[in-house]
Amino acid sequence: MDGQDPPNPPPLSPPPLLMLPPQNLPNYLFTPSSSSSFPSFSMSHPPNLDPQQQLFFPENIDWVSLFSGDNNKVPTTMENCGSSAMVEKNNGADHLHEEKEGKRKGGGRVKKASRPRFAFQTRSTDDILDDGYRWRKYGQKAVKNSTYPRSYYRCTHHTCNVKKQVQRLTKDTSIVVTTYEGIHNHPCEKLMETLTPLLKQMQFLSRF
DNA sequence: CGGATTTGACCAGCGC
DNA sequence: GCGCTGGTCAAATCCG
Repeated sequence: MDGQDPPNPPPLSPPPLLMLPPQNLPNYLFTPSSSSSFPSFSMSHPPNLDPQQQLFFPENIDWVSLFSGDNNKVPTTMENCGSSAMVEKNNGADHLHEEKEGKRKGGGRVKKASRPRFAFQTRSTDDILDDGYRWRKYGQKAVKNSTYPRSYYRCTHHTCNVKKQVQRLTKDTSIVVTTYEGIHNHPCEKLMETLTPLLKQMQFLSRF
């Protein structure tokens, strides 16, 4: 999705949403892209990634357009695998607020609050994409016209309301579709495990 | 024993 | 209004 200039000049300071992709998918490398006229991230596979977990994602994806544009769906094309990733976008204005929806016994479909939501496909024998966060499964449902059930997960962090859905494609059983809904309001545990010793070392060295 | 998963029930949105 | 479908709850069960 790069190379599409927005009609209006970009804001001077990038919105905090720009940090969303690295927080949501810490196991993948995000690098700032200067090819666009506004801030965006490129995504690539880290060398230590399980080769079974090949990510179906554009080489360059414009996260700003995904989460702040006017279109509800931003189709993106894969260059290498000939497939496509459909990224769904909602307005993320209230993503840090708890949803004060009425809790009823047995749940039920609730009028959707506008939350950031995006989906992508991975080719994996494993249904669960290790994104660095901890998830608790709260439901599984058979979906119409799909051989495989859809699983529902919630982030286990007590203040976090992020959810994700995982479903294997009927047409290509090697592909798993993961849909994230919401934005984590806490750091990634695995990311912090990695960064904490580095930060301590930097603090130690900075004293000299 | 506590946390995670499973699974049937419940409920609301949507199309007809 | 009714039935279908998807999303969630929560009790039961599993597991480390």
